[in-house]
Amino acid sequence: MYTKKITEDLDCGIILTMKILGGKWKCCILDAVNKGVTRPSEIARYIPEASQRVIEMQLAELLFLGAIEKCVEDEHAYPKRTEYRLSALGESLLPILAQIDEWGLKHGDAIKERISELEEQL
Amino acid sequence: MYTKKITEDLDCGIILTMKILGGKWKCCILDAVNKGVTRPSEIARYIPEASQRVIEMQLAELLFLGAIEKCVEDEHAYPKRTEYRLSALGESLLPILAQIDEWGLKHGDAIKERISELEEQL
DNA sequence: GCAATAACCGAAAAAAGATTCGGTATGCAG
DNA sequence: CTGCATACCGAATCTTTTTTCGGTTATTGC
Repeated sequence: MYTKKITEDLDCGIILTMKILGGKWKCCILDAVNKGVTRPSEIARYIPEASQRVIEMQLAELLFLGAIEKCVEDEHAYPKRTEYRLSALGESLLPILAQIDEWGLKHGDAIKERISELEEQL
Repeated sequence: MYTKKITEDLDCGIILTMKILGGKWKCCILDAVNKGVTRPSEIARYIPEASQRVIEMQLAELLFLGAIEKCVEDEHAYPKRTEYRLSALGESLLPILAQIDEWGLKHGDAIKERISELEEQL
């Protein structure tokens, strides 16, 4: 985890929420955990575009911020089994997540079009 | 505007939505425009923590992605008057924005607490 | 013992994103 | 003409975030 050099206005609700949802993969990780993909290695396979390291780091951040909880099922099991599950705070984010996903699926084509326009100019 | 070197999965709704909402100040800018703070210089004063340059750049991105529209009221007015307003696409983001803001205001204290814990360790 | 899997972590490097600074151009008020 | 306000833009710089890589520890199956 790191600390920002530049201070931000923490009285704005949007900025605060973005502390939790802002990371590149945090939304996806929360989504995965919600869908039952709860173990770090599973999440990494579920989101292959993200490096394993960033998943570890963002899990740590989500844990630190209280959005997820860590539950080591069997301390002495075969491959060490760590599971993360949503905390109450994390669950309260689900409606936002659902809305974000829904919006993206509904309006994504327009966005994709614009992005591909950009890439043509290379 | 820039182009990512690394390709991303554009079939995930969350990632697509984050293309629009992901920037550090994009949510705040959309919020400002929605609240009637429509001119670049006004927005810059409204969000003094952000540099003027990044506001210009993110306005350009929001414009490019179709979330806002540019309307130069008087081409030959005293200080050049440019106004941005939400497009239909931008307006469709408002419920998400409202929810994000609401969540932050409601649960922000817990987050702020954690963040200040971090800062104490300096 | 040795390979495999899982969970992590540290640190360097790369990439992305934001800031600073200086510049252009316009129009007006004095 | 000068000073000021607006809207922009380019480029260097700096910060933040992500990736890459190489570790550690622990347990199981062979």
